[in-house]
Amino acid sequence: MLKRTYEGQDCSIAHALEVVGERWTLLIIRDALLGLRRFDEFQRNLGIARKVLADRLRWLVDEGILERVPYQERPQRYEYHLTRKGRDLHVALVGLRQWGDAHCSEKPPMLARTKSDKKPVIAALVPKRSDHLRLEEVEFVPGPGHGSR
Amino acid sequence: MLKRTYEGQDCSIAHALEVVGERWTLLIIRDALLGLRRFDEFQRNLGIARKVLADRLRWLVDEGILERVPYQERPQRYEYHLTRKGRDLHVALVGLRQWGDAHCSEKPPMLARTKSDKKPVIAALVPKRSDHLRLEEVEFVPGPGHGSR
DNA sequence: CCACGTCGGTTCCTTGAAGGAACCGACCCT
DNA sequence: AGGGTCGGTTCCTTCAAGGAACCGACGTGG
Repeated sequence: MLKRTYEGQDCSIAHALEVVGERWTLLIIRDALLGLRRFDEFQRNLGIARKVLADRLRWLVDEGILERVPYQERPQRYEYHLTRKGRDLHVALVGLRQWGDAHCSEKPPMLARTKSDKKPVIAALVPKRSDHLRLEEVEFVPGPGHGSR
Repeated sequence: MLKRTYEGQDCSIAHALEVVGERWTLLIIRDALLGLRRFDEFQRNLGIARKVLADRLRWLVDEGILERVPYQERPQRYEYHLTRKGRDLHVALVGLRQWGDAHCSEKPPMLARTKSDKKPVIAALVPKRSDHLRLEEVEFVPGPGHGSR
């Protein structure tokens, strides 16, 4: 990408994509939502070039999506934790996931369900004040298509 | 991007991003959802290089997200219509939009509301069988932040 | 009949981001 | 002293995006 920006676009989708629209970025956030925290965990799980991963992590910290927190001294080591802003991306990611489930995979490699009664969960449009699930009420578990690729 | 694929990822998010994750692609689909159909409309509205637009449109037609339909003969001219598969991306796009509204813009440039009673609409996680709005029940109108950029 | 405009592209060159492999520095263990 | 771990950085190559010019089929006006 020559520029990461979409100039002249008066649109929150364009603004969002300027921040998280580059290659790898949403997959890093997906992994963070699933609990990954350390440089090597991301690198091994994604197979991403170390340079690109370092660039993306720095950018995401600058944007307030990840937080760089020390987990040991001598040698100083840091891990990356999602902020509220980062966790808020879960709706868009679940939306992408279910589109991929419906149109790109035969069987879903992963399922979203309620923690309490294990009922399937989807992302959908609803009236603003109607009740919906918070991220902490939902869990993600391997689905029927897991491992088929 | 050297490759458009994310090899070794057993994940529908990765598969979805292999199809619609490249620069410009989601903005083209956003425009299509708002009613744009012709090459020049997309090109002017996005300010995208014509070559890249031609590449993306061809790709999206190949993937069954857009349909190339003739709207005149002599000279043969085509426009691009969203398929069901393409329209299904609206949940992910609204999810991205509201994240951008919440974290990247001061005021939303665009609002989603119900066509019937003009109540605000959000994307959210809900139990699978609970009722939610279909795309045709929702409209998108300029919001308070419209034109501020 | 010739010039101009419209639409939907294609061609060509330049620039810069991604891939990949090697290297590095601080520390620990044996 | 040698090797391993972790979190990077450096360097080179390759390929996609940006941008501007060009093109072909057709309609329009003088």
